[in-house]
Amino acid sequence: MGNYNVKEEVTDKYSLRGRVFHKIRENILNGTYEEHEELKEVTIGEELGVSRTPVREAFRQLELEGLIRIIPNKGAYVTGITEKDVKDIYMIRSLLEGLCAKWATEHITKEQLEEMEENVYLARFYAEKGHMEQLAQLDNRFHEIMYEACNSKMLEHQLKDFHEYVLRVRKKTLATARGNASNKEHEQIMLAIKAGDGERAQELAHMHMINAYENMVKNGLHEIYRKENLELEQENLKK
Amino acid sequence: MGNYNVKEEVTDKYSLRGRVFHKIRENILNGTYEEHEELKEVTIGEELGVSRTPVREAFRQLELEGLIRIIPNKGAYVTGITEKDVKDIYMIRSLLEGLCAKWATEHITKEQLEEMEENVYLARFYAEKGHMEQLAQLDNRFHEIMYEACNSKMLEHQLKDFHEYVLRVRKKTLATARGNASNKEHEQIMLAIKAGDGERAQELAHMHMINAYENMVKNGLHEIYRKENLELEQENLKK
DNA sequence: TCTCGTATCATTGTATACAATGATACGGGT
DNA sequence: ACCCGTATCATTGTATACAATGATACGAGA
Repeated sequence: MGNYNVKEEVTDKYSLRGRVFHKIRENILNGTYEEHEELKEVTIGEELGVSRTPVREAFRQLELEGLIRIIPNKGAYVTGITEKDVKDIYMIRSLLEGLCAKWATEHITKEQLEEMEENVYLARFYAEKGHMEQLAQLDNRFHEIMYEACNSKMLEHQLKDFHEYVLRVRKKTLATARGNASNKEHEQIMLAIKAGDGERAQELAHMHMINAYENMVKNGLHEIYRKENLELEQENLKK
Repeated sequence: MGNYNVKEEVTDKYSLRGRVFHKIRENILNGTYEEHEELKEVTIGEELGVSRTPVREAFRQLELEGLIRIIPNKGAYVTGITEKDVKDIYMIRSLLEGLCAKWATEHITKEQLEEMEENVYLARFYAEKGHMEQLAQLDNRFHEIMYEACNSKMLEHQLKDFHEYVLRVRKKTLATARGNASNKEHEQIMLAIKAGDGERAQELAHMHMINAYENMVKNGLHEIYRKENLELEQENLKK
């Protein structure tokens, strides 16, 4: 049975610095800290029970990851992802996930392939039951397996970044649940990898991303952003 | 839509934190700090005339960029780029530069196109004269123009990172000077963009990267790494 | 001589003190 | 009332002090 809660880099997790960084990061990704919110060093430090120093170091990293924006001498703000960012990321990802699938075909281990198969079948089960939360988690894990299987630290790192980055946006539209369709595409990709057909895996993974994006658009990506922009404008007007 | 602040790079460069970060980064990229060298916070701080705090913050960022590796409670080490990393980066870049060229075709401004044309013609001049240093600089600039022209902060950021990252390796093989051939490919890309043929620009930019990589291989990439590995082994034996 | 435990030291990790900066509120001049 | 300079405060930027950690050297015991 695959353990889907496996976390990366254990050593880092247990150092204080790592803990602070990951905690803030998590809070941004899961929406605890909202977009455009100002993050204050002391406040965050108190929340996590540390001084400003580790918080500042975490901020610097988060800035580089694009999760916050630091304006010198002023403050740190959770970045918003614009509608265009979302589109760009999906277009970039569509290419890289394709490449990743191709490389994974060449390098995947027996264990990884098994986890992939298991993932697909479990996901089908959850889809039937309508357990969307688990389904979403399996969806994420499927991609991670592929990232790990591609045998390229460089590509893996890039894709993990992008993946986590868009999780924030996906949350907004998740309710619309393309879960089942998505899983069927996963299955096709898995089968192509299993059959050793790299070209096909590449094409399928590519289209998987395109479809995911189109689905987001169809399910009101524009509207979500239009609403947000309105709220933002009103906030700015108040000032 | 575009809520990007143009100033960010500049202000960052002139703040102390930014200065420290960029200086260390530069020293890694230009080889002042060699691969696998241990960087000590106090030493670097003294070199730059600052305390450990800004240096540490810079270290955290550099780690995320993949330029150094930090082992907790132990030290920071300049990362080596393996032969495989080089290959992976070029494969990834070949896709993204293609995408970039396509987008640039759609969004390039008159000024940017003019600079591109100028770049190509100047490069031809320098190539004839054999001024390799200027030629290399123009080469870099050509790509930067394209990154800026693609109208995607996301893609621009990714490509600039990769580009700088491989500069370190390119230095090692630069003497072999593919300068002229490279410039001819630039010209073709520029013409495709000018003609508004995005598909062709994409394909040309894609091949441009593949060719650049193949050229590196042909000109002894393997040998360079074999030599380095030998040196490294000897060093390890001494310990 | 060799091994192993301990003392010592260099270095990183964290907290805090102080300086610089930017935002805000207040008050005098018009 | 309005403008504008200044005082004040909150917050970030930097330096330093102290704690924790890991590497090294040394010496006692076998």
